[in-house]
Amino acid sequence: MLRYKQLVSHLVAAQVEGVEESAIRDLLEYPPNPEMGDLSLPCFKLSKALRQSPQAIADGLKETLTHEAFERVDSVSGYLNIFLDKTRFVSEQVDEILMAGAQYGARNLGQGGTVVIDYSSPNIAKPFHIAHLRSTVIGNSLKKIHRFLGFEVVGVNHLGDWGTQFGKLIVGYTRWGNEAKVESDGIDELLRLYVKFHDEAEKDPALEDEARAWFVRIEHGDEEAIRLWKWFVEISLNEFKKMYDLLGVEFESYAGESFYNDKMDPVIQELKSKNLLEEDDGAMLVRLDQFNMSPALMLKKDGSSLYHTRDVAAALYRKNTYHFVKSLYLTDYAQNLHFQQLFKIVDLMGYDWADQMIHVPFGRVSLEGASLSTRKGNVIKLEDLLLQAIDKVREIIESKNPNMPNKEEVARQVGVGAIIFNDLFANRIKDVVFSWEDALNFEGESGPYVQYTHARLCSVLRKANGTESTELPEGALDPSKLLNTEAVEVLRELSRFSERIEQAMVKLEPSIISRYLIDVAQAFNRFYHECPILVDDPAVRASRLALVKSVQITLANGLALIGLAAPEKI
RNA sequence: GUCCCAGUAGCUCAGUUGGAUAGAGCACACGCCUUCUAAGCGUGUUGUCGGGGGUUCGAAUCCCUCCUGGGACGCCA
Repeated sequence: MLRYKQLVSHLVAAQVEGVEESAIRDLLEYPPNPEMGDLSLPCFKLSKALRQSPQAIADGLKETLTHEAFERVDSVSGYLNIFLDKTRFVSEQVDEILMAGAQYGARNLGQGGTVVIDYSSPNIAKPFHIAHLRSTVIGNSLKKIHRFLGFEVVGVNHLGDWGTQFGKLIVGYTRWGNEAKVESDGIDELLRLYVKFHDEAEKDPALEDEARAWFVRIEHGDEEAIRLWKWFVEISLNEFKKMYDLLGVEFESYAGESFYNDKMDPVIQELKSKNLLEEDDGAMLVRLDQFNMSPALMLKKDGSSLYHTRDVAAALYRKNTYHFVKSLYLTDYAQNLHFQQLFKIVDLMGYDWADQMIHVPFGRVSLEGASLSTRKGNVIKLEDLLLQAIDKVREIIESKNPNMPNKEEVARQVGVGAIIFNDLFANRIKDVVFSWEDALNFEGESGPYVQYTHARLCSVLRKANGTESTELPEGALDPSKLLNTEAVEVLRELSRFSERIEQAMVKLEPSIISRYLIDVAQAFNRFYHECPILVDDPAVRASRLALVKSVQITLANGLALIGLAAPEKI
C-alpha cells in the first residue's frame, strides 16, 4: 500500500500549491471500513493553507485526481476517498509478495547502520524466571525487526556477573555446599546457598564481613576466589543457554558487568577532568538538579564503583567498538530515571551521540498481584513454564494429529511460541499479572492460532502439489478471480505489512507485529471458510493458491520477526 | 513530599500520533466437520473511553485539575 500512498501524494501535490508531497503522504489514512474506500485524504489540515473549506478541496480533487490505478474517487464531508482498481491492486499485490518471498516486507531503512541492543541481561547464580522473559523476547524481536529493515544488529547480553553477591555465594559454598551438589543441581543449589547465607547472616552479621572479604579477593585476582567465581558464572551460563536455545535467541556479545572492571577508572578521570564530579559525604556524584533529576552516584564512600559508573563505561565502549547509530537498553520501567541520568551524563561529557541511546522500558511482571521475589521463592522458572507449554501442545498433537512426523520438534515450536507470543502481544509498557491460564491459552489471539493458520496454508499447498512441497504450483494468476470481499480484504491486510514493520521499529514495539499477524490470520481464515481453494476451475484454483502462498509468505516472515517458528505441519 | 507511567466492554487488550459509526480476543448462548487441518468460522449481548473543566470544524487521543493503581527518588543492579 506504500506504493499507492506515494502515487496519491504525488498526484495530489501536483494539484495543490505550496504543500509538500511528504506532508500529503503523512495525512493519508485508511478508512475505517472498505465501503469508504482504500485510501483517504482528510482535507481539514489543508484547509488553512489553501483557504478553502475541506469539502471544497475534496470536491476539487475529486474532479482532477485521475489515474488508471483508481476505480473512482469520492468526496465525503471533507474526506477525499480513493477506491483502487481492484483488479490491478490484486494482481500487483500478489506479484509483489511472490517475487519478494522471504524478503517480502524487508526494506533498507537502516542502510547498514549498526544498532546495539542490550537485552535479557540476567543475574548470574539466580534462576532464569518469567520476568527475564520480557526483556529477552522484546529485545530479540527488535533485533529481527531492525535486521529486516537493513540495520546491522549487535545483541549484547549484559550479564550481572559481578558484585558482592559473589562473596556471599562463596561463603555459602565453603560453609554449606559441596562441589558434587553444585555440579548436579546448578543454579538451584547456588540459589539455595545464597538464601542460606542471608538466613544465617541475620543471626551472625560477621558473615557479611566475610563475604565482603571474599569479594575483595575476587577483585584482587586471588586465584581461589577467581576460580570459584568463574565456575559459578559458567554453571549459570550453561543453564541460561539452555533457555536461549529453547527460545531461539542468540547474542553477539556476552560482555557483562565484569567486562568493564578495567574501563571505569578512565571514566572517573574523564568526569573529573570535565569538572562534572562533585564530592558529597565522601561519595562522588554528578549533580543533575538543573535537569530536574536527583544526582547520580559514581563512586561510593569506599571508592568502589556503581551501576552508573559501569554503564557510562559500557556506553563509551559500545560507541567506540560498534559505532552504533542507535543503542537500545531493554529493562523494566523501574529503571527509567537511571537511564535518563545516564544519557544526560554522557551528554554532559560532550558526546553528541548521547541522543542515540534509547531506553526501551517495559511493564513489570507480578504473580497473582504479589511482586516476584527470588529469595522468597515467589517465582516461576521459565524452564517450568516452557516445559508445561510444550507438554500441553504435545497432548493436543497426540489427540489430533498423532501420525505427524517430528512431533517433538513441533511441540517445542508451538509451546514456546505460545509463551513468546503471549508476552509480545500487549503493548510493552503494560504490567503483566502472570496467569497459567492465559499463558497456556492457545485459542483466539495467540501464537498457536497464527502458527496453526500458517500450517493450514502449507497443508493446502501440499495438497495442491500432491507432494510435500509447499511451493506455489504452476498456474497463471487471474486477478478477476480474487475480487470477492474476503479475498480483497486479505490482500488489503497483506499490503500493509511493511508499514507495520516500520511502525514497530519506530515505536520499538513488537506487539504491532503480533497484532498484525492476528489480523492477517483472521482475514485469511474468513476467506478460507468462504472460498474453497482446490476447485476444478483451473483459473480460480491457481488464483486462490497464489493468494494462499502470499498469506503463507507474509505469516512466515512476520512470525520470524517476533521470534516464532513457522512449522509447516501442526 | 517531588517527579514519571498507566486507567477504554464482566476479564485481557487494540485504537494508524487530532478524524468518519470506539474495535478484537476471552467468557456466555446458539449454529457449522461424508469437501482443502474445528488450535477454525459465523450469529447474538455488553461502553459515563477513571471524574470534571478547557482548546477547535472535530478529543479516547492535546492542556489544566482531581481520583485510583504502579514505579522512581545517593552509596544494590
